[in-house]
Amino acid sequence: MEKFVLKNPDSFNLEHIFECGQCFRWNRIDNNKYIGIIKNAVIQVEKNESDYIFTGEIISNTNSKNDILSFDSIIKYYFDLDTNYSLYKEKLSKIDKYLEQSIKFGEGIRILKQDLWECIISFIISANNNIPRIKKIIEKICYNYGEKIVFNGNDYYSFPLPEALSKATVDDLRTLGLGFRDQRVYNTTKKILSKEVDLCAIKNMNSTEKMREELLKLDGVGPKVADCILLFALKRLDVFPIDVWVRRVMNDLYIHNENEEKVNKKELKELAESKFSGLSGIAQQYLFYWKREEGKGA
DNA sequence: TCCCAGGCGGTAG
DNA sequence: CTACCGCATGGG
Repeated sequence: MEKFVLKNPDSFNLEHIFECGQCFRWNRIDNNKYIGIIKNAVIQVEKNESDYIFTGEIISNTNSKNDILSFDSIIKYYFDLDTNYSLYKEKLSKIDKYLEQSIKFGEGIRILKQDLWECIISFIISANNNIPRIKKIIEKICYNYGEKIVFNGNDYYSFPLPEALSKATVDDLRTLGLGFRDQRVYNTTKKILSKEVDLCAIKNMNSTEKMREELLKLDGVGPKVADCILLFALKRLDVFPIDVWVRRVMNDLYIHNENEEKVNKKELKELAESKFSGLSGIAQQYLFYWKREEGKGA
């Protein structure tokens, strides 16, 4: 059993991080406890006073030789613990009262640095789908093609590497309930495995545009999915993925078009860029979480 | 029963 | 270039 303690962190709230719509593999156990899978590690996080206790298990993955990261370094990287959010928050809060309020509401949000490959497949599955079903499909993929990890007597499954997922035929994927996304996942897996699209190369690019261009070559990756991947796996904080919630909150706050659906993407992107400058991606997460949670309650 | 869900790819104008 | 439409599936 691995263990790591994070003492009194700034800008760190489990519910804000895991429920703000960026990830699919974390499950709430109770108010102060979540369990999730990062690469080939099962991780449990529990809040205790102002500290966070991480426990878990790592399995050595026979297929990849480069996953020799320690428990601590997996967590530090994934939660991006070296980044100081107070600077972002300070900058964004000054923009207007909406940002100020949304940041107060979701003060503990952090943008995770998720695995690129997993993020690509997950967001291809997200197309024209709902979050509970997206999570179910991903769990099935992991159960069938991932590796088993035992933690506290329970079985968990890692997200399969491209080699493992390439064993699935289109029909196999259809059986898992992917629907019309089966062919897209199949084709994308092949393209990545053959390095027709080279994920390592993408990680090393320094231009967001170049990265996006590469991602768009993948079947099932369009503008929205590409932006989610850029933000949630490659930490491009300047991108602005537009979904129905973001469109809604931006229209409500800034545009006031009677017909929300008429607000076009280009207009939204330009507005976001001019308002939030290089921090559109983070601003979007605060606004998204604020508006969505507000809608759930009263 | 119908409608929708964190779009995309294809086709037509 | 923009505008639409079909797409599998499960839940409300």
